[in-house]
Formats: sequence, C-alpha cells, structure tokens
Amino acid sequence: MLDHDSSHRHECPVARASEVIGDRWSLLIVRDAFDDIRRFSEFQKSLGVAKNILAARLKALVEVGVFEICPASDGSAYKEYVLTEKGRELFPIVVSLRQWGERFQFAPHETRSVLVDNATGQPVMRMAVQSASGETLGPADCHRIRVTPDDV
Amino acid sequence: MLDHDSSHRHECPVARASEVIGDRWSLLIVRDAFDDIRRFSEFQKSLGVAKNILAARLKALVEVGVFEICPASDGSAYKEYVLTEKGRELFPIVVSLRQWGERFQFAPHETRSVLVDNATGQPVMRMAVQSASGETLGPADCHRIRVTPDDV
DNA sequence: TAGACTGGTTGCAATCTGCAACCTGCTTGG
DNA sequence: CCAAGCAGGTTGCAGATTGCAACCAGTCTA
Repeated sequence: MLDHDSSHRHECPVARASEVIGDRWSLLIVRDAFDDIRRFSEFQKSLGVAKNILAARLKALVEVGVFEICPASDGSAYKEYVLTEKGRELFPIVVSLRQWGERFQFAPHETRSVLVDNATGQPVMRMAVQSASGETLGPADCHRIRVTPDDV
Repeated sequence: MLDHDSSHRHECPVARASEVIGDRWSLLIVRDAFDDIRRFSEFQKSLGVAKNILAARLKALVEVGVFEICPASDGSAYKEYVLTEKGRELFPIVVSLRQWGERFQFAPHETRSVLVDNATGQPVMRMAVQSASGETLGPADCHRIRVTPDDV
C-alpha cells in the first residue's frame, strides 16, 4: 500500500501532510466527511470508488488518526467513520482547495457549489496567508526557517 | 496519464482542484516552485522523482496553466518553469497543508521548517475559514449551496 | 426464517510508477 | 573549433497500484 516509509521521513510539513491526504481519494473522503457522510456505503455511493480502495483508504485514515470508528448513531450494529479533531482541522485545507477550484477550474457559466456561512448565508471569506498583524502575504513575503525545538 | 476525463467533470470545486494537484508529486512540485525552484534538474534533485514522471507532471501543470515555460533567467538557451498567477494562487493551499502537517505530523522534538513573515520574522498566522465579518468558522458553521450563474 | 443490505475480502486484468538506458541540443575547457 | 559533459528529456520494461466483479460473513426486517 501507500508505503511512505516513515524511516526516512520528510522534514517538510507539506510533504508529511501530502502523505496523508495526497492521494487520489483520501482528500475527497475527507471532503465528504465534512458533508456529514459517515457510512462506508455512503462514501462509496458518493465517490464511486471501488470498495477495496475505499476500505484501504479508510483503514489508513483511521490509522493516522484522521477518522475514528464509532458505533452507528442510528442504533444499528454497524459502524461509522467520524472525523477526529485532527481530521476536522483539515477544514482549512479543503476550503482553500475549494476556493481555488471555484476560481480557476470552472468556466464562468458552469453550475458549481459554494460554501456559505450558516448564520448569514454569505459566502465565506477567501482564505489568505496573513502576517501576525493580519496583512495578506504572498509567496514572496515569506520564507521558511528550520526549527529544532530544544526545549529539553 | 492522469485521465480525469473532462467530459463528465465533477461539480465539486474540491474535486476539480484535486484533479490538478491531487497526485503524489504535483503538489510538491508547486511547493518547490514557491521556494524559487525553476529548472527541471533542480526539481528532480529536490524531489528525487523519476525524470519521466517529473516531465509528465510538469507538462500537465503547464497544460492546465499552473506553470508557464520561460527562457532561462541566466541567459542560457535552457528554459524554466515559472508559476503563473493561477499557480501562485495555490499559495494558501500549500500553506494550509504546511500548517496542518506542522501541527499533526511531527513529534514535538522533531526538526521542522516553519514559514515566517519576511518583514517581522514572526511565524505567519494560522489559516482559518472566516465569515464575511471575520469570525472563524468550523465545519459545522457552513454549508454548501449550488449556484447556477444565470447572468445571460 | 428467507431475503436483502452492510461492510467488507479476494482474484485478476489493466493501468501507472519508477529505474535505467539512451538520445539530442547546449555549453565550456583546452 | 572540437570533445567532453551537462540539461532536459524519451523509451522500454518490471513491478506496484488501481479498479472491476465475484464472493462472503454478519445484520436487519418482513
């Protein structure tokens, strides 16, 4: 399976995140989970993915702690896949992908779906990288530094 | 190759974005581009990816308009792969992945890299989904609606 | 209690990936 | 200006991954 050998892990956090949700299906599974999909068969129906692939992905996502398996909320003996805190924190990633897709991968006339604030019905704000003081930063306004925590 | 047949495109913007950068390498190529990598051999060295795969990915990314091919900035006859506006707008996606990776995919003691504001040296603000009025929104605070632009 | 549904597993064919070898057009040292 | 080497690929092939279909064991329900 996705054998991202953890013995020589990447130092880059982007690469590590990509190991978890960087394949063809995992991200879409998480997206569906944000849309309150929880059951194996619901994921399969929504995504149209092969059952063996879905089973493998869900298993991997449970192993890394993005999902947890819970007893079904309808009282039956079946189980549900529910996002953990770690999984719910993927929300900004999914939304930034959504916003980019909306802007650049749709023709102007195409039907699409947009994300709106429950409270106001307004579309959510476009996500941006911000400085500590709240200014929007572009790629050229930032740089990476290496940090070695030495807090014994 | 990545045959995401455009005859039955997804309506979901997340899926459309995922078609572009949802594979094992494309996202990391873009990440490197934000780190000022431009040449084929530099990408190859940085990523350790097979040359045929890199060539295929760069070609696809040029075709969808994320990169453009420019003459080399050093005056040689070689070319460079430079992010377009569309490509630069992937920045929030890469940063949100980075921040999630930093928080959840590193042990506390591990060396990692973090993104800081050039101007202040401070780490950039954690990205969040915000309402039009600036409040942070969680997954439960939003919902999707379908929009069919009917502007003639 | 039979039949359908849930949540998978297994086998196999087709596709995709990555390695290595090769190739062509620049570029540079002598 | 010529040979050697580098940049930027392409091609062939073996192995890994994907997806389809068939099958199967529990669970539910009429």
